[in-house]
This record gives sequence, C-alpha cells and structure tokens, in this order.
Amino acid sequence: MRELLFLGLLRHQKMHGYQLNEFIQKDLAVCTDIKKPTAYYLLNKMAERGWIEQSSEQIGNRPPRRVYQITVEGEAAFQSLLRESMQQYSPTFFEDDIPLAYLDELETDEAKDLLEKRREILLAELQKMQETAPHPGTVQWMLEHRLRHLETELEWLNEILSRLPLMEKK
Amino acid sequence: MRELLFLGLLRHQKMHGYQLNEFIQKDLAVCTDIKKPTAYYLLNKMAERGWIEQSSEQIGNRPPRRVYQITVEGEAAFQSLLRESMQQYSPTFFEDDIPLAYLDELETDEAKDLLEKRREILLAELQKMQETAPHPGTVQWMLEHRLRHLETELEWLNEILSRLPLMEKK
DNA sequence: ACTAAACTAGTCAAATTTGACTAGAAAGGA
DNA sequence: TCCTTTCTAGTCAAATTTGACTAGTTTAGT
Repeated sequence: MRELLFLGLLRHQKMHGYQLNEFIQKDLAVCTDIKKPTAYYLLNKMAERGWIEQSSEQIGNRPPRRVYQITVEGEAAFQSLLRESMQQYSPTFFEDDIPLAYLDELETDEAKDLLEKRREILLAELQKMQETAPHPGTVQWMLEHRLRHLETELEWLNEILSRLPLMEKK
Repeated sequence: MRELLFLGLLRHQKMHGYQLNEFIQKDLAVCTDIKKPTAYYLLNKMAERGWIEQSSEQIGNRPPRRVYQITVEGEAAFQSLLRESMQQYSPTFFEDDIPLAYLDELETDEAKDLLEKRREILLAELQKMQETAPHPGTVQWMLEHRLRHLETELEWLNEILSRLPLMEKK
C-alpha cells in the first residue's frame, strides 16, 4: 500500500529522497507515518523490483542526491495495485481501546477524570484539524475522512462518559 | 500498549502461552492483531523486565508449557501504564485512504465500480459484526466502538460516491 | 486398530521498522 | 568574521514483526 503511495507520487514527477520524505511528513501526515529509513528501504525494494530507477544528481556543491523515477513496470504495478487495493478492506485497529477495556479497574471518580482528560486531548486534535488550511486535491479527502472519524470518536467518548459509573466488584 | 493488554489479562489468572494466543485471536480480534511470535516476544521482554514470571507445567504427557504469572512489579507497571495510556491520543491511520487518493486517475465509471465493490465489502463486514454474539464485559465496548467507526466509514464512502464524477484532466 | 485431521506449544530465519547518528552546506546573528 | 543553528541527504545497528516450519498429542472416522 505504501508502494502505491510512492508510485503515485513519482508518476507526476521524478523526486529525490529528501523531497519525498518532506512531502510525506508535511502533507501526508494525515494518512501515514512512514519514517525516513523506512522510506529509503521501500524505495530500494522498489528499485530492485524494477518499479523505479535511481540516478544521481548534484546541484552546486551540495551533497549529491538520488533521484527516483518511475519505470514502465512501475506504472503497470501502479495500475494493478490501485485496483487491487481498492477492493480490499483492512480492519483498522484502535490501539487506544486497550486502556478503555480496563477502566473498570479504577474508581469511578478517577475513571471519569481520565476520560475527561482524554476528551480534552481529542478536542484539541479536532480543532487543530479544523484549522488546517485546505489541502490540494485528494489530500483534502483524507483530511475530511479523518475529521469524520475524530467526530465519531468524540461522540463515543461522550457516551462512555455518560455510562459511568460502571458496576464495580462483580 | 500491548504490554498493558497482557498485564491486564494476567492480573486475573495465570495463563500459558497457548491460552493467551487463543484468547487474543478469538476474543480480542476486534481490537488487535498480535501474532503468535510477537506475543512470545513481548512475553519474554516482560519477563526480562520482571513484570511477569514464567514457570513450567506439564499435564499428563502433553508437551510441557510455560505458565506466565504477573509479579508485584508487573502490577505496578499495569497501574502506571493504564493511567499513562489513558491520557494519550495516538492518531489512527486509515491505510485504505491511500488508493482513494488516486481515484481521480481512473475513469469515472471504473472508479464508481470499484467504490461500489468496496461498499459491498464494508457492508458484509458490518453485518458480520452485528451478528457477533455480545461479548462479556468491556470487550463489548470495543465491539460497539468498532461498529460506530464502520458506520462512519460507510457514510463516508456513500458521500464519496455521491461526489462522483470527479473532475478529470485538471 | 489404524490413519488422517486437528490441537497444542512453541521456534527460527528473514523481513520490516525505528531511533540515533554522521557529515557537509547554507543561513543568520553579534 | 566567526560561531551556532538549521537544512540537506542519507546510513547503521538494534528492535520488532512475521510467515513458515517443527514436533508431539489427541480426536474422529472407518
């Protein structure tokens, strides 16, 4: 899936590693979390498969850098990955559910406090997203999508809060 | 966070590795995806830290198995991990957004087809979840939570569909 | 009584991911 | 001018995760 992401970016223009990483961290932070070494790892793998080509470029006396360019096989891979991945559903796990599951181990008051703190955090996140400048093209979709889920998350948290106090000592 | 999960399970009863893995795969499939070798890896790490103790047990002439038991330090770790993790928000990424971002590379008709297929898949998933027998205790919460997000997901997909046709050729 | 299937209980090597580090170039401030 | 910070462009070893495999036990069917 990450491969699809890279292929899609490289279809429009060649890019060097640094540029790719910048873009991922700045503009795609809403949808992924790929770290720098992972990016290079994936790029190398894709180069081995022949999906992209590397060349070297130097500007002024800056350190030389690798430029990545999609190949014909890469374009084919993009087409099939796109269709394939569109038809699959990979369940999303909510890591933060795990602590919720043990809420009944705490006193009602403390549980309430903690949940309210979490609500503050979620609210802050929501506001941050709402203030984010609209992004170009389909990145905007991802933003909206994320916003929806954040709203759902808040509703859920409110409901959990309203269900307190929990039965203690079964 | 996975450590918290294990500690929480072991607080109520000692368990052996197989039992833990069974439980995770059967009952906790809604909230996590830990594979067998990962589970053993985590258990070993926790044992090294002194959070749990391993002992060996043999029943009949079944192969011997390791039994894991929480320690006093483990209980302390549970308490602090629980409070700590309750106060953090780890953004959830939706991997399946990536192909959506490239939808505008396809003809409107094909995009529509693919999205409708995806809707079928989501619907099937939703029904499967709705038919799932109610789980005991807080696992039920996770199920409900998941259900909410699945519903949000469907609404979102419907909206995307209604926004077709996309502008092609900018 | 015998065999195939499923259950039990893990291990191992290989793939993947990450935090920490390197090292030179350009920019900014005193 | 000199020094410190920030930008550029990655690399590396260590941590984590996974698919594939092993090997003995019990159960079910015939």
